[in-house]
Amino acid sequence: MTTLKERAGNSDVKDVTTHRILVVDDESSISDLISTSLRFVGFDVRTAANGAQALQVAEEFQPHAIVLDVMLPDLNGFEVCRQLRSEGHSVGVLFLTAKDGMEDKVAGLTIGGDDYMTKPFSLEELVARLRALLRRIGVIEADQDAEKIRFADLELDEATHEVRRAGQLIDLSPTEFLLLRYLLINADRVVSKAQILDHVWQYDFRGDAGIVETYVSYLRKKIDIFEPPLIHTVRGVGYRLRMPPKK
Amino acid sequence: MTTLKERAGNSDVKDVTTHRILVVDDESSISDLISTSLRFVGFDVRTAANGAQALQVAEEFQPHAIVLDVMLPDLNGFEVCRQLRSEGHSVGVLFLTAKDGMEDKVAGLTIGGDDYMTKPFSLEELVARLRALLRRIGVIEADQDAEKIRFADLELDEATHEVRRAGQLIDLSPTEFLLLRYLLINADRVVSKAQILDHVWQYDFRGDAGIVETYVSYLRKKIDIFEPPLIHTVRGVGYRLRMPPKK
DNA sequence: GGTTATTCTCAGACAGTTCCCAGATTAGCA
DNA sequence: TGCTAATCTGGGAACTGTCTGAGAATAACC
Repeated sequence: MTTLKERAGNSDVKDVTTHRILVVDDESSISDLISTSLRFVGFDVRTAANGAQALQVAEEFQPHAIVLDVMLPDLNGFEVCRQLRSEGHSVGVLFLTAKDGMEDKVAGLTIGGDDYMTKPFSLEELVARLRALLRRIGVIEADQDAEKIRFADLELDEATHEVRRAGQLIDLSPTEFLLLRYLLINADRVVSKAQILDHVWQYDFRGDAGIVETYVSYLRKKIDIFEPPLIHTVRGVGYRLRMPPKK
Repeated sequence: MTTLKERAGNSDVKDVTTHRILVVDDESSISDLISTSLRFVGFDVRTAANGAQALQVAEEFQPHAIVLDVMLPDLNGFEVCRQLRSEGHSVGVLFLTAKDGMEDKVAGLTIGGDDYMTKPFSLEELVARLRALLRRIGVIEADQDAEKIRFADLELDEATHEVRRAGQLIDLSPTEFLLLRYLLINADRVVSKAQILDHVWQYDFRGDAGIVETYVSYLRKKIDIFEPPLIHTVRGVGYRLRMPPKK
């Protein structure tokens, strides 16, 4: 993946406290990918490669939340979660599950504030879900407005999945929603097509960057039919969300 | 314990005092499940794995209510209850019983403000019954309106199990009722099929998430034959109860 | 014990979505 | 002004998620 130089984003300016996240996955490529991403957005991250290690690290690291693969070499993820809970840790868990039939064994995964995602996922989605989780379990203060990202007269609501421009509701497909969120989080900065591909698309996507152009086009047709246009092309570099400069 | 503010609750805004609940069950998977759920909705929870321990913890924890398995390795649940009462604790008890024919006996023994449920149960149901119990024994203020959940012209009454839309009584099956309550409690937020499954269905349900679609369909045919439709699908994410946006 | 309500699975229909392609358009530059 | 490379966008095929009806299995009720 490309080098990510991403700041946490305008929505989390007051996010002074660093939150501790434990990432548990036996494939190091996956846990590296995840932990790199989470560190970039400002979390304090530790990793573990199996269940036993996870319990041990959790004990001394006292994470606020755990990103936990259900398929581990020793214990399975549920067992890890259960043991943590019975020791009284009130930690939020974001389960990762392979998309191989195990996904319908999803029942029992989301008690409390927990959540789950199927692999492969998009990194942007992971970060968003993790933040939502921290909010649900009360680690991040959850006022209505914290779940909204705004830029100019554009507004994206994480909780309701609503997007509005100039107050008007706009219907977006899931990928369009992710793309717009990524642009919003990086408002005013140029993001390359490669970056977009790495964050918005599933990490195993092996297609062409041309898909990004297609989706930017879709997005413009939905949100830039309004004036002024906000999505700008920076030729040879990427895209940028910005207000047109006053002359 | 961490302070978990209840996310859902238009119905429980004034729930400032944290209520103490003791959960007694010898299967740790069950007591973990229950205590996680109860903590999440804002209760202060302790657990015990047998009768003796229950009495001991009750002594110092002074719970407002006890979720008590009748089948314990040492004393049975009723004995525990009797001893507590004879020591002057005015605690409410929600008995849990396996579905083995003994249920009628339990029903007969359940007196006063107490209640009982058969395993396996739905977590949503457990929380609702526990709240009702606390209300009956006077721990939660019990005014009529507190037991009603409203959204738009929809009204669900916890006490009578009645559901009305535009004043008109609607007949729902038990599962439909639970589903609608869950949607109402989370009004305006998107809830995923996995979340619904975990909260509305019995905790041992191992079926496919498709069942949720079926029940949403049933529910729509009963409450969304009225205008405007309130149950909305958020493709790829879940469902959401909301007023249609005015254009 | 038989009837009725309810739960749950399954599969076909449908619509929304993803992705790729290719031709049109545009910006930058000689 | 004309050339080239980058970008835009319409078309379309394959795929995915959701809805719904039908029916079998199960539970509740009289």
